[in-house]
Amino acid sequence: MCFTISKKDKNTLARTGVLKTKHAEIKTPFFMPVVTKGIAKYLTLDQLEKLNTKCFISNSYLLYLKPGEDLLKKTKDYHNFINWKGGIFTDSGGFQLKNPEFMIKINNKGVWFRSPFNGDKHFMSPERVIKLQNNISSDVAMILDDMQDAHKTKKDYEIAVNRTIDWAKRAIKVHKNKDQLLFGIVQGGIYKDLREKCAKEINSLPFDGIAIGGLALGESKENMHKAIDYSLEHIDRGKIKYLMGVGSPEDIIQAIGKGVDCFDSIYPTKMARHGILFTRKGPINIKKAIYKENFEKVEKDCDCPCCKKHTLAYLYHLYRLNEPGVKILMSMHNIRFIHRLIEEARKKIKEGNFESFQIDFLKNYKI
RNA sequence: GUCCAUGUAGUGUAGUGGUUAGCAUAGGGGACUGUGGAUCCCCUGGCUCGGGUUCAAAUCCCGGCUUGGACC
Repeated sequence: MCFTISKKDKNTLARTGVLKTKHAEIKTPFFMPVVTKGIAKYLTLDQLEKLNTKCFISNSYLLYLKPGEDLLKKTKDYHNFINWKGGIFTDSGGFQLKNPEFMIKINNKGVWFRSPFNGDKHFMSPERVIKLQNNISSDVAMILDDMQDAHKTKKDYEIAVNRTIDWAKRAIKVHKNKDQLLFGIVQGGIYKDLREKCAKEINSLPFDGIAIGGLALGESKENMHKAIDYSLEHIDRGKIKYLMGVGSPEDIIQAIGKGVDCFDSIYPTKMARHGILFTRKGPINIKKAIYKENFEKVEKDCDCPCCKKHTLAYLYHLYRLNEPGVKILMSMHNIRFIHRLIEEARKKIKEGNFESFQIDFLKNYKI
């Protein structure tokens, strides 16, 4: 049993527990920064560790292209290569392979795509992706899924659901690595019946955890949360649940209340690079002139390196000069903000008052 | 003092008689959610001044002023 729930909230479906993997024991709920190519954008692995990151997600298909499987075999595994002691999830590439710029063809066999590095043609099947992730030796492997963007026809989502279910079964068959957990993924766009069908099928397979995918891609927040509900309804409560790609503070807090245990997203770091800092009162834009002579911290009680040392005026100054280093400071704050928020949520779940914490947070967090 | 040159958003510039006066940057606002981004979108803001020529002037002419240069 890789996942144990230690405490359930009385008034919501929130819970806290532990995910045990080969390299880590991770308290849930938790957030994973995205470490696509072996390093985060503007953050080193050492910096992530100091921000209390216990686990991150990497991208298996980009690692397959560079540095390549042969090199990863030579270094024993990916953990060794990058020298990371914590947990690593690897995304299958389902998300990236859909990028129209690289995608050549998709059918039931798999996906043909072009390398973004040099245009070479490559093929990925559900089986091949599992073997690839085995070679990477990540703690948690994700199945190859068929993901559709928002605003496609229902027929497109239906095809994607059927294909994802088929690929899930094929992935299970070839996954033999006992040291690596395997998560299935629920698709279905914003449609209740498709989410239900996909969730039931994926839930019936012997996966170590269930992910909800295909969201936060342009649909409304309301539809996104409905789709999460439609999916969660048909997944066993005892299983660990991972909401893929969702990373805004308000979405995370709401999803924790629904019983989601795990998140990943580029949102905090991308926001930081684009000048947005998270605070408990809502996001602020450091480019605004009102910060020019504001000598307060981003957040008084934040323990991140940025808030411990620097003022808004300093960040404003650096951002206006387009100094790359400011993106490091701001990324550190946003990642730490999300971690602290979830750390507090875990504490509140343990104390039995997550619901009021959630209500207060959403009330104060002005979007 | 004389002669020559110069003057277009805050800044740097394009524009040889008919342009909604273009671009960049600065300024204001917005977007971003399993990362090719150091990204994208929107808004504000301008012809040095006064005459004249012309149906029509940022554009041509005269004068003032600005700034730069040359010569006394």
